[in-house]
Amino acid sequence: MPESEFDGLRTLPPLSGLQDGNFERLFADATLQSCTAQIVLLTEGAPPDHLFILVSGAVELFAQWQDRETTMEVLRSPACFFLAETVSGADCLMSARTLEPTRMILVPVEAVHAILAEDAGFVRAVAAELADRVQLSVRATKNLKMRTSLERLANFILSLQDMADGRTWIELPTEKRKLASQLGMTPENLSRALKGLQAYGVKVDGGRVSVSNRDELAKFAKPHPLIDRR
Amino acid sequence: MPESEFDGLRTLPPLSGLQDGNFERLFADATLQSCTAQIVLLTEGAPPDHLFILVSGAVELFAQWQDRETTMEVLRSPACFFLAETVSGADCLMSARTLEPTRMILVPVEAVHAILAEDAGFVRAVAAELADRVQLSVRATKNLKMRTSLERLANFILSLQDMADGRTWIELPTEKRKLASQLGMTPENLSRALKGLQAYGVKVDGGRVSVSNRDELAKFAKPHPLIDRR
DNA sequence: CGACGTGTTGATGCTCGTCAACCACAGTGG
DNA sequence: CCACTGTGGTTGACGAGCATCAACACGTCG
Repeated sequence: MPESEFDGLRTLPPLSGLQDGNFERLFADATLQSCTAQIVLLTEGAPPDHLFILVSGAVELFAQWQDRETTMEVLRSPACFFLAETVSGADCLMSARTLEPTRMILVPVEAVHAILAEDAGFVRAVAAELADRVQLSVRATKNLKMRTSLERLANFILSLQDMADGRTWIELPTEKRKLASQLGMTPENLSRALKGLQAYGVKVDGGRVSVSNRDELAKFAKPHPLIDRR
Repeated sequence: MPESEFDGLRTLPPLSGLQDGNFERLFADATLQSCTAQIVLLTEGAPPDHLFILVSGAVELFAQWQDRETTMEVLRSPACFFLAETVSGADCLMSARTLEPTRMILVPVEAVHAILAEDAGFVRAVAAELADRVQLSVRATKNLKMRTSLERLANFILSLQDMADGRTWIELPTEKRKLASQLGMTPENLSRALKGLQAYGVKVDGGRVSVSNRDELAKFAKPHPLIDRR
């Protein structure tokens, strides 16, 4: 496996804590996998056999119960996932599928455990990453329990705009039906909600949105640093 | 601080990883605090100055946004909380208040950091605990997004019954209004939902419930190992 | 006792999901 | 080139799920 291509991953949170040559050791046992879109990588209910590291592309984490399905998260490179399950060895609570052609590195859980047993810096970085994920989950729960779907959408668009430094038209990160599921609503409801936000200066054109007056939208959305990512 | 009284805490997940005399070192800087019910221990928005370890009693973690408030979790001793915030140093995303007369140990975050820097076993135990919390959060989110409030209540009662080994009448762990908020519904809706579950053999008497026929209730609730704690 | 907090019940309406129809668009194959 | 088909998005009609508001019952406590 060529080293150079993955040097960018050295700064990715849990890997950034790796000492000495452990980055190379971890990757020695890993395999690089390329996938087309719509490939299910793992189905919930089994313990993970790999830690996944997204090198390019995008992956959806989703869950099912009865005949219902919900998008839990959409990840874009660089990112790693199933870290908590890798650490605990517990069954995965979510399934994963690619949304685009995607390349990723699969590190066998045994290899991760071996390094965890020796490399205190790595353990610390893993703990920090997990602490971060706990707090992201708390934010998500607050978002779900204290806001209506219109409020969630409005805040989502605001956070999109924050990451779009200055551009007026912002591409939605996924298809609308995934976005709806992420936000905890149906596609039909998202469609209507986007219309509803026109009253606050939100314009929609296909898969792109624009905010004509941020303050006006924020006055409705009331974003909060303890719910929405800064 | 008398050692003997807290020996039971040696097996509490994050503390169980402490090596040698670090249990004593951690507690050397700690203070024991006793509170009556309804005391706010910490308000969301500030970084935590202590790691909290519940020795007796019960604590509610809750969050606020605008004029809305929601119960995120109810903890009973023994338990520790604000671990993720202690590790990351980030602002607390939740407030905490006592629900009963409660005793707890407050460990200054600096003391925790000092031990984290030296004791690899502790770091590993913290990472394991945080991994566990990540997965609990995922379960909670699945519960919220894929189930109706009636289904959440039914599954909650089933899990109560699982912990009640054999007793027919089970005490609800909190007042109904807290329970409602925990489950993401209003008190009024909980009241009606409890009536609705009578059709599946659930009886209610004040703060106690009983399940006359587990299978009948389970047939409606459809509990699932990847959502409800086993 | 009166005051207060919790729980319940009823009336009402909003939020949102469901179902169906329809449109736009891309890909396919005759 | 043009039907044919499938997919994602939108719209409308409808109803389930749920919150809100008000009233009241019941217990606890000053």
